[in-house]
This record gives sequence, structure tokens and C-alpha cells, in this order.
Amino acid sequence: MQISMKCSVAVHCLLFIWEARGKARVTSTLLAQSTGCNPVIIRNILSAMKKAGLITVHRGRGGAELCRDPEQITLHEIYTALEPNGLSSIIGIHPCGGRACPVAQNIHQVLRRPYRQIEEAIAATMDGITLASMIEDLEAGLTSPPAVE
Amino acid sequence: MQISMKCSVAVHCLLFIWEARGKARVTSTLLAQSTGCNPVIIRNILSAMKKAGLITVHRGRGGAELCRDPEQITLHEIYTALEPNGLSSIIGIHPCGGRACPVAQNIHQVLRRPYRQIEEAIAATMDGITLASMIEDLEAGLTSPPAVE
DNA sequence: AATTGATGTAAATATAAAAATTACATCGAT
DNA sequence: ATCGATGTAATTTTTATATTTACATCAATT
Repeated sequence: MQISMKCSVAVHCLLFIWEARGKARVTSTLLAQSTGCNPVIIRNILSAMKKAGLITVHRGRGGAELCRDPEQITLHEIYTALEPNGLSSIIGIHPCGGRACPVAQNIHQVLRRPYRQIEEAIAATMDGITLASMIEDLEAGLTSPPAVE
Repeated sequence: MQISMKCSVAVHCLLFIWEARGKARVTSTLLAQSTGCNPVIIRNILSAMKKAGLITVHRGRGGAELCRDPEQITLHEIYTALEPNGLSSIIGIHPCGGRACPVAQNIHQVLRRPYRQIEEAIAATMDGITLASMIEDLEAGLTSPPAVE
């Protein structure tokens, strides 16, 4: 599994919720249209972020809002809200237990430290990225004419 | 896509090749048995590492050897040998171009910087991990009794 | 030179993980 | 009470990985 598309969709949703604050009720259908993915996927993502205390979602009436200031929401929090196992889910190790070969018996332990270091590096970087900084970049793009991709 | 199992298999192969040096000819069949995956997968991985200049593989007779000292081989090189697109392949961004929504039009650009920072952090960490250090950990495990998983 | 056991790849198949879809219970303002 | 919304479970579809099959090529050995 990668730093999955779920994460980019989640950021997309948060930015949308922020931009729409006070203007429109942000429903899962609306977010599905903007992100291009299914309303159920959106609801699952919103649900995860709700459990993590990042947003509130109104049942019945509908609509989502941020629970905190964008400065107080980091990419790391967004990511871990979506991935229950945290960053270790981005790393895969082939299963090779129960084999006679001594390399096979120890490979798991050998990789533990390197992979933990990588996870820590990613976590530290993600801690430094706030929703506020992404909003800043978004709004810079909104005022200037749309760039050709 | 994650830091795929290919990477852990590749490290496994390199450790095996190192431990077997001078003792046995390391064939893809042998590595397939030790890693638990298919000989064709092994050959593809070896082929990629060969192109990257990490190992040599003898045709006909068979057998693989390291081209360099383990101190001179980093995890980053191993990883990039396997993934043509480098670290950007660990990150997925949902496609949402061509939509009217201004958030959809800018999300790609907003995520560019954070994700580049993450890639750089991973790269830096991987640069600091050498095959030699993993061999050290492996051999520490070989001398002590096998741990219960 | 022929044999043998190996690598190097392409193509097809099988498996596993993600995402989309369908369905429906529940909620709450109007 | 109705209506449009969320919350989830279960199913299907899609996509990505990994395996298998097949075969051409190679180089040491006989």
C-alpha cells in the first residue's frame, strides 16, 4: 500500500470544507463530485477524520466542518486518521518465515531498524506540514489564472 | 504502491549473495527457495540490480556476485534500481483534472511540495543505510540463537 | 559439437488489494 | 411524516501484484 490516494482525497475534502465555510453545506455528494470518487468512499474518509477529531459531520441535515484551526491540523494527523496501522502500512516485507535458510530467518529483524527510521523520517516531515500551509498554496493558485498542466 | 516487497526481497538476495560468496554459486532457483518467491521474480529483480551496477550475474554457468563493497551500496540505490520512477511511486494522488471545482483544479499543485518533502526525507534516510550495516545486523543474528517470532 | 543447467523475457493466468456500487437502516430539520 | 442526508455492510468491479508457462539464449562441460 502506498501513501494512498485516500490521503490526497482527504486533503482535498478538508480544503473544500474550508473554502466552503459559511457559504455552502458540504455534503458527501458534493465532495464526491469535486474529488471524482464515490460518495461512499467520501463518507468513509469523513468518518475516519471525524473519529480522529478533525471534523464534525452533521447527520440528517448534512454538512461537514473543521473542528480546529487549520494551523492545528497536520498532514501526519490526516494520514494516521485514515490508516489505522499508521505509517508501517506503507512498507511491505515478503513473508519468508519457517525456512531453513538463516538469511530467511533473520531478514525480518534486519529490516526492522531501517524501516523504522524511514517511518520516523516521514512522520517528522508530515508533522511539519499543516493544513494552513496547504490552504495558503491553494489560495495562491485561486487568485492567479489557472496553470496549464 | 508501497515500498514494495520487491525491495525486501532484493535486500534478502544481496545478503544471501554476500553470505554465500566463495562457498556456493547463487542461482535464481536457490534465491527463490530462500525468499519464498518465484524464480522469475528473482530474475527480474536481479536483472534490475544488474542494470544498476550493483551485481553481476553470469549467464550460462549461473551465479551472482556483488560488484562493490557492501559499504558502497545504500538502500536508496537498491530501491531506485527496482523502481524506475523512484520514490514518487510510493505516493498516489487521485486524478481529478478537468473539473469545474477550483479545489479540484489546484489540489495537484498544493500536494506537490509536501510530497516532494516526504520523498526527500525518505531518500536522505535511505542514503544513510548501507548494505554493510544490514550485514552487520544479520551476522549478529546468525551467531546468537534464533529468536522466537 | 551436443548436452546441460543456467539466465533473460514475453505472455498468459491467478491472486490479492482497492475502489465502486448497491442496498438499506438511521438520523434530524422542515 | 417527509425528504435529503449520513453510516455501514455486503457485493461487484477494477486494478495492481505475483505466479506460472513457455521459450530463446547463453556458456561451461562432456
